[in-house]
Amino acid sequence: MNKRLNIAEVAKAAGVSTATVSRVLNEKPFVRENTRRKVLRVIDKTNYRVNAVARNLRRKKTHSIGIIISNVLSPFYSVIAKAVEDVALCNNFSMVLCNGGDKPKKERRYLQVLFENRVDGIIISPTGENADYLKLLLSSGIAVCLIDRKVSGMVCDSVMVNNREASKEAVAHLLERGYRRIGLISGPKERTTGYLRMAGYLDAHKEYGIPPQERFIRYGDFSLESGRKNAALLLCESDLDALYVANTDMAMGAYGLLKERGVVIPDDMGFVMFDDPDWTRLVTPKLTAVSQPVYELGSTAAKMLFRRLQMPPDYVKTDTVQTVLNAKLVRRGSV
Amino acid sequence: MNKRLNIAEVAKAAGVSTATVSRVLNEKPFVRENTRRKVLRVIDKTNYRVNAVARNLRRKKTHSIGIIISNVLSPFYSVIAKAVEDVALCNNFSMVLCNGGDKPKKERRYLQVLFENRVDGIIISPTGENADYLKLLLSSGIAVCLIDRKVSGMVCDSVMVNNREASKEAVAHLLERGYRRIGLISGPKERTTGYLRMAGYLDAHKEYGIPPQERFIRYGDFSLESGRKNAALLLCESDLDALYVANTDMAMGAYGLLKERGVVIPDDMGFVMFDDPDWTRLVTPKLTAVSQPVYELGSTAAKMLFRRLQMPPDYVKTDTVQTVLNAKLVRRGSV
DNA sequence: GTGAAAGCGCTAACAA
DNA sequence: TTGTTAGCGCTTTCAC
Repeated sequence: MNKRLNIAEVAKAAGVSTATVSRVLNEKPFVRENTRRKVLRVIDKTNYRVNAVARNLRRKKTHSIGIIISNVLSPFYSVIAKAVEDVALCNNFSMVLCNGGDKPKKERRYLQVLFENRVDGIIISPTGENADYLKLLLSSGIAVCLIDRKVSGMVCDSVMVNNREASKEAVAHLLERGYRRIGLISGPKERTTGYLRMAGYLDAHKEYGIPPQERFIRYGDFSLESGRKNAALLLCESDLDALYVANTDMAMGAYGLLKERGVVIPDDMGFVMFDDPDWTRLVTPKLTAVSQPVYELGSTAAKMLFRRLQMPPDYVKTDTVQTVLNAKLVRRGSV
Repeated sequence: MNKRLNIAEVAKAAGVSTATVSRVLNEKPFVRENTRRKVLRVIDKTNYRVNAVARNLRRKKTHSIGIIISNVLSPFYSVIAKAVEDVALCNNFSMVLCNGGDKPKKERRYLQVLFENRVDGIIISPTGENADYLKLLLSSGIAVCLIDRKVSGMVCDSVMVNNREASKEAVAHLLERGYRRIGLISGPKERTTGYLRMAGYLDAHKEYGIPPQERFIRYGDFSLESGRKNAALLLCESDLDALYVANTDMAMGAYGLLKERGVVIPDDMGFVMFDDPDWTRLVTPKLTAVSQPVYELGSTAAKMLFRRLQMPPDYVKTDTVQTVLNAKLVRRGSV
């Protein structure tokens, strides 16, 4: 293994001081063009690259952010991860990706890791159960931006979607088309997305004067498996005439099950899902779905984070900002 | 913003030296149980967390790895990212995710970033065009493991799939079922996966004594858009009777186009794709596809990397190891 | 068992 | 315009 170069050796080779090399490296002014070239030549010849670890220690900034999402495997979160990374790249930041799996313990562990590594900021789609730790990070100077979900008792920047209204619109559409016994596969009530989308389901029923029935509502955990399982359970209610699923992953699970069971959409059953990944347009008929601006969700969160990171440290923090993006129903052939 | 604690303040509060705190932090022996508890109490009370940046500088190890893939949005690469992260977590490493977008320049930039940040190792699905830089990293002590694709002229650890054989099997299946004018949407010839899967297509034709025709072969760049575009082009050959697409993303693009054009599978046209993401089982009919052990591809690469990282630094490097995993054809209803 | 102190590689006063 | 030098926060000899 080659000995790794450091700034001192570059300085010696170029016949200047480390300070000068550092100035060249950081494109600081007050370096004579001549010396600059001399230094650059050595750097080029030796393939020297600054040690960012040392630099970060000295500067007390790491130029990196962490992102904690439930699962990159989900088309929803992978788009968010991509959006965040795109913005990070523009700002010359690197991104540490963490799959929290919607597990509070795993989430907490990752928060610790990110803290220890002194990331400058964190974007998180939170489980909601680590408010204390998140507050600790915030108070020790790490910027935090919540995405997709809130944490009760936390005030900080956030980007959400109009879950309740969009969900109501979806269910109202079903009701309008004459469906009356609409199964709901909801997320956990404790997550804001779980609660609000269910509330929207209820809102629509109220508007149409149809009393919702307990037996048509099931709670999953947003995972593909729970979508399958709860779809199977709902199918036991033989008078069910439509299915509304509250997120991408559960919808994929539920749809797969329906297909296996030979349920024909929309003849046997209407189908609507919250979120609209690519595959909804590949199947027949194409699926009616609530389309969220997923990429914007991610890029907006990232931009908000960077805006905050750019505020001078001694600047009196402005109020937190809560952004709400609009999701809307896309009517296709499954209703 | 709270002042951020450091080890000295913890030491003072506990009435010991920084060395002792460090020993406790790192669970080193030779600390009296009593002092240990005293220190832990302070740590707990103050929420102190080591500064990993300083630790990394001192230890000359960052406990982090980088992964460069084409695009997390692809079901293929997101599974790999997840697999790598799972293994990294087990080893208490963090993972920096980079979407190289199959662009040599972007890839190079990320390689530089990872180098500057002194990641301990890199897993990369390479474009093939930065052999020089990859060698530089290798020679400066960063472990590298290639995944899915090779780089000509580089010897290092790698995990591949039996592209040529699996591809041949897929096309042979088509031929066996009587298809004779099989369109191929290939990847770029310069990527190993592009070249080898095309070679498999040719092999199968040779085995069946059918001369392959130029007009049925098109080269995409592995992206969804290029799949669409080339499918449209191939559809101009009106006697085409089957389509074989060489990766996930192009297949999704091509399939979408076929659907839009009202092409009925398999009545109008047979369809086979290399790689087998979830959605192949959601559409009707289910798609015949070459199933790769994608998760294993990622976890194997990660394990190989960690094995290498655990080798003592003065240890004479063992030979590089090339792992080949088996992909196999899954026959479903699209042929 | 514990502490003092050197030093990882860099940046940023401050001096010249 | 350039150099000297003091740390950033930690780990790790080496002494005691």
